[in-house]
Amino acid sequence: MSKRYHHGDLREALLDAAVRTLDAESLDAVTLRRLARETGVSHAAPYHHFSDLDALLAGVAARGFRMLREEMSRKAGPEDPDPFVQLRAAGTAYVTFAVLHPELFRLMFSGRWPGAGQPPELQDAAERAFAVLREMVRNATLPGADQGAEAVESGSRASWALVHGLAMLLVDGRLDARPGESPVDAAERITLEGTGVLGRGLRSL
Amino acid sequence: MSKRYHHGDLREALLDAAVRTLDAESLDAVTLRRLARETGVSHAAPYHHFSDLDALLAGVAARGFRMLREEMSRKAGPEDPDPFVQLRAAGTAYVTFAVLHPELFRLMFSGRWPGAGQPPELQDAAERAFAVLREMVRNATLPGADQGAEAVESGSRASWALVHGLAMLLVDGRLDARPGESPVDAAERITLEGTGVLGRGLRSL
DNA sequence: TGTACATCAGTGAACGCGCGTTCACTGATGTAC
DNA sequence: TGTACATCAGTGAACGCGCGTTCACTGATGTAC
Repeated sequence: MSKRYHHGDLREALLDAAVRTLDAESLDAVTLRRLARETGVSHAAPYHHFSDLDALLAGVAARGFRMLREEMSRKAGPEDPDPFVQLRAAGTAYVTFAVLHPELFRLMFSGRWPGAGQPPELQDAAERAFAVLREMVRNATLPGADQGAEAVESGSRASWALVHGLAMLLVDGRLDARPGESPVDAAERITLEGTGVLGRGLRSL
Repeated sequence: MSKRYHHGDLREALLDAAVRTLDAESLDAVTLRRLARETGVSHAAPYHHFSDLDALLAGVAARGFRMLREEMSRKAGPEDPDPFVQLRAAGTAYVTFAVLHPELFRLMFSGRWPGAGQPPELQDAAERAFAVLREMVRNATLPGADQGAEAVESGSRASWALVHGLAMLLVDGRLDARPGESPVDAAERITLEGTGVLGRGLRSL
């Protein structure tokens, strides 16, 4: 933090600043010049670490997926032997993450990097996050699965879509918290209710 | 379309141009100056119809919700007596709409107008769209409902979240079409699969 | 251990850009009488 | 039916803005010998 000429780890510092800015404001507020300013560096310095703004945003999104994956793994720890309970815990972690970092969450799913154009780091981080969820769906459904991988795959996608939809609608303010209820509490309650109702379909796969 | 001084219906023409631009490009491409240009009018003219860019975007989003509502009502027409089949048809319409108008769909759920700050026209259009879905969920679940309005409300939210999540993930390119499958076909198939698996939970409400 | 030198990671000035928005204006329209 | 006039919906010039990006540069670092 002294006034050395070389920053030390500007790349990570820029990503930090970007996440901070997203949490405090919005995606529009994330500009290379501003991040440079906040990192105490000239506005041209970031170009030594990111080829352009888009590359930096991809790095931010990748970090977001890593955070999301970690949260899901952590909250759906192996304490509980019921894989269905674990799955719901992971879902809750997913939705809670979105509510805590709405702008970051939006960036991650902004469609800014369509399919093939996705940088490998981002692709990889996203894939690893989804894998957590998919694995848990597999565990939760496999025991009773008569209908093979195809049905399990559908169930997996549907589960993901359910929590993703809940997350998005919450972030959009389309689902209301109860009076006096904190956003995180609302996220947890709504996720448990939603997965409770529709989850029955999964069990009987 | 002649070179009259007064346009006639500039307001609607601007909204048309905005939707066209969203479908062809992206939200970033929607600027007041550009819409004016494409409507053949000076760049200051739009200010006689919209107080600023944000007001115009709200108008576009409202129109989007009206389109969405219409599609759902149309595709889930009353031919089929099974309310559950109707509900799935509405869900398919929802997801298909998103796939056909990804950028418009994103704008509608961009979180740009948080709760209270939502212009009345937009608020109303959105509410009317959701009402279609909610009504169908009510029809599909009420017959067997032992648990009262509370459970129905949860089911309603969860159903909405499911199709919303499917739509968002498809729009983001996170769910792949099969080789040779058109985006719309993929949307329909994935929606039917997803609502098929999780819908069982609704039936047994 | 010192020195030469390549490489790396910063600086700061400069550029062009299209945008949103404001302003004084003018031409067209509609209405009261 | 004509006329006066208020109102409405355009025009076009102008402004300031912060941005992304480029460039020649300089200071710091690391490595070969």
